[in-house]
This record gives sequence, structure tokens and C-alpha cells, in this order.
Amino acid sequence: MARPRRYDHDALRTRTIEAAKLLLEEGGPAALTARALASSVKTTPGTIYNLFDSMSAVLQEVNRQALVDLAIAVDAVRETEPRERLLALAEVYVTFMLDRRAVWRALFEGPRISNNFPDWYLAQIDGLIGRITQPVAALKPKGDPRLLAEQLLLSVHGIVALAAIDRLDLITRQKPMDLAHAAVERMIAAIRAGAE
Amino acid sequence: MARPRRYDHDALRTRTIEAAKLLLEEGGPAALTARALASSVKTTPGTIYNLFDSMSAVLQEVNRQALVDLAIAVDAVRETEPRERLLALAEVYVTFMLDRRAVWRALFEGPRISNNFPDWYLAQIDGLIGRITQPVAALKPKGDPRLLAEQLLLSVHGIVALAAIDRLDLITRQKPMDLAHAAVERMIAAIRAGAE
DNA sequence: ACCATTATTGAACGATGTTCATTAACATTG
DNA sequence: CAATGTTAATGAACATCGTTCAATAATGGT
Repeated sequence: MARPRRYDHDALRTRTIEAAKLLLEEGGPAALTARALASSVKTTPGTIYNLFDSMSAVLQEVNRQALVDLAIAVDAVRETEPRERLLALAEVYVTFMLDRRAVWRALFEGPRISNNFPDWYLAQIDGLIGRITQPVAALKPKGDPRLLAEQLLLSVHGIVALAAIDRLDLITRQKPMDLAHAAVERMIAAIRAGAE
Repeated sequence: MARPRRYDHDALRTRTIEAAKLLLEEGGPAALTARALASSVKTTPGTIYNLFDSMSAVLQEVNRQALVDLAIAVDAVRETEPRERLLALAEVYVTFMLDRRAVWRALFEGPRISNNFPDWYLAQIDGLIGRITQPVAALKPKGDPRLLAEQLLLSVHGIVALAAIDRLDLITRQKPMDLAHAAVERMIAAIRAGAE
């Protein structure tokens, strides 16, 4: 009896993920179709479905890799005083998301949205909040640092999410990075004022 | 020669918009299809395209009415001191959006997204920001009240946008209304601390 | 009554995600 | 080396989608 073989299988899988990224960046969320993806890696739709459960799964895999990259970028932020650290974290977040806006955007906007978020996804976000909680706690706020960190992430994310889908200008002409800075400074000011 | 006739034409149009709302609320953005909409008002896809340019136009019309309703709700907020007024505005915004989350959601998430925002849309948003600028200005901030109002709207919108697509719990267990309150209080605290 | 104008229809087109029987390729066994 | 059992690739097929359009029906003014 024959045994499993695994060489060009895995290679094709990674090539496919890479092709998916390209399709997203070139044509937006709608460009990531099964047939386009298949022809990008010189194969057929059927094979795509052999590698992934669905097209949503392809998108999720692309996004998983992006989240891992984000975690690496966040960990590269130097240890400094809380304010500088929070500003640096916000900058990393904004820069990272806008650089990969096509990938990020597809997670919220396209026809490939999914409601099934796996555990590793939650874990990654939890880790991200943890890195924000640290400097927030160092500011000795009155309330729970974790809750404040969640609120800060939410603020910056809201800005970036709108910017990623090119709708920030519906509300303001201010730039995403300036807005993110303002959100961080406001959180710090409120904590120092003893309000939270 | 015959002249235009306009009676059941307009009636069908409003019935169609009403049916579109229902479809969105019952089955989410994906449920708003041309054929489903046609059968809801006992007609055919072709007729839908006689009434609207595209399915995106249908969604946009549904949204236009929602925005008008929001403006009415916002105008109903009583004149009080700035803090209470800002809190009340945030409450109206949160309540309104979450009540109509299906309609709202389709604007960002579904397969019917459009990048073409007409003037009335921009005007409505501009008006909304204006109502926020007023109480912010009354707090005598150091910076431009308008810019701060934009930032405040952005904060609350970010919270509501995530909540509307059921993804707020990816980041926090805090409730949308509590988060919105916190955003308002933080803005006020920062202004009073003289930071902005 | 006639006819110009308009609205409705429903079939058709191309594209989508997804499934699945068929076919080809391969590693292991005899 | 040949036979065999397992695995992967294929590409046609299905249902559904938005959208278009020639044909048909309805309508109101002349």
C-alpha cells in the first residue's frame, strides 16, 4: 500500500497563499476568486479546494500570516517610558495595517467574510492587548489597565479600519497617524488627570 | 403621443425599499439579492433594474433613509450642558446604529459595497459633526473644536462599527454603550486637563 | 380607434463558489 | 520490475449571483 506524499503539496500551498496576497493587492477583495487563484498557480479550482476548505479559508490563512507579522513588529518596539512606548505601538499598528490594507480590508469588506474566528486569532489579539496593557499600567490609572488598553486599541483600530477602506475622508481630513497619536495622548491625559 | 405615468411606479419603488430593509434584517447583507427582492414585491429582476440602477443603488437608498432618520433622532436631543449633551448624542448614535445594524452592516460588509458616495451623504455626515462640534466648543478646548468633534465621532463610530458586525467581542467584553460613554468622558477629561 | 410611449417580462450571458466522478501520478509491496 | 493501493489533480457540472435586452403588454393622449 502506498503512503502519503507531501513535498510539492506543501510548496503549492504556500505558493497559493502568496498568490492570494498578490491578487488582493492588485485587484481588491473581489479579485480573490477561486478561478483566478487557480490560474495564478497554474492549476484548477478543484485543486484549490483540495488545499483549502473554502475561499474564506484562503483569506483567513493570508490573514493569519499577517497577524503573525504584526506580532513580530510589535515585539520589536523598544522598551522606553510609557508614553513613548504607547506612541510607538500605535505607529507600528497604523503603518502595518495601511501597508497591508488590501489584505486587511478583505477581512471586513469583501465577499469572503467569515464569522468563524479560530482560537489562534483570539490569542493573537489577546497578546496584542497585553503589550498595550503594560505601559498603560505603568501610568497608574485609577481603573483597570486592561480595560483601558482595550479602549485604546479600539480607538486606533477604528481609525485604521476606516482608512483601510478609504472612507476616513468621509469624516475628516486629518491623517490616520495624527489621529492615532491624538487618541494615545488623550488616553494619557485622561489618566494623568485622574479621571480613569 | 402618450405622456409619462407615475402613480404605481413610485408606490412600487417605496415598497421595494421597504422590502429591502426586511431582507437585510432577516438574512443579512447576502440576502439582499435582485431575485429575492423582486419576488418580495411580486415582480421580476428586470423591473428592479427599471427602478434602480443596480443592487448597490438599492442598498444606498435604504441607507439614505436611515441617515435621515438618524438626523431626526439627533435633532431631538435636548439642549443641556455640554457633558450631558455629548453623552446623549453618543447614546442616540449607539442605539440607532445597533437597532439598524443589518442595514448599517451591509454598507461596510456585504457584496453590495460601493465607493461612490453622493453629496447628500457627505452633507449628512457634515451636519452630524456640526452637532458634536457645538458642545465641544462650549468646553473651550485649546485646539480646534471641529477636529476634536471629528475625533470623538470616529471613536464612537469605531466601537459601533465593530459591534454591528458582531466583532467587538474579539477585543473586549465591555458593552458598546459603556465604551461610548468612556470615549466621551475621556475627551472631556482631556479638554479639562488643558491637553487639547 | 389609433398609436407613441413606457413598463414589465423572462430568457439569456458571464461570473461566482463549490462538488464530485473520473483520471493520472505516485510510493510501497510482492 | 510489475502490481497495487492510496492520493492528488482535473475539469465538467450545478446552483446562484448581477445585469442586460429584445419582445411583449399596458397605458394615456390624439
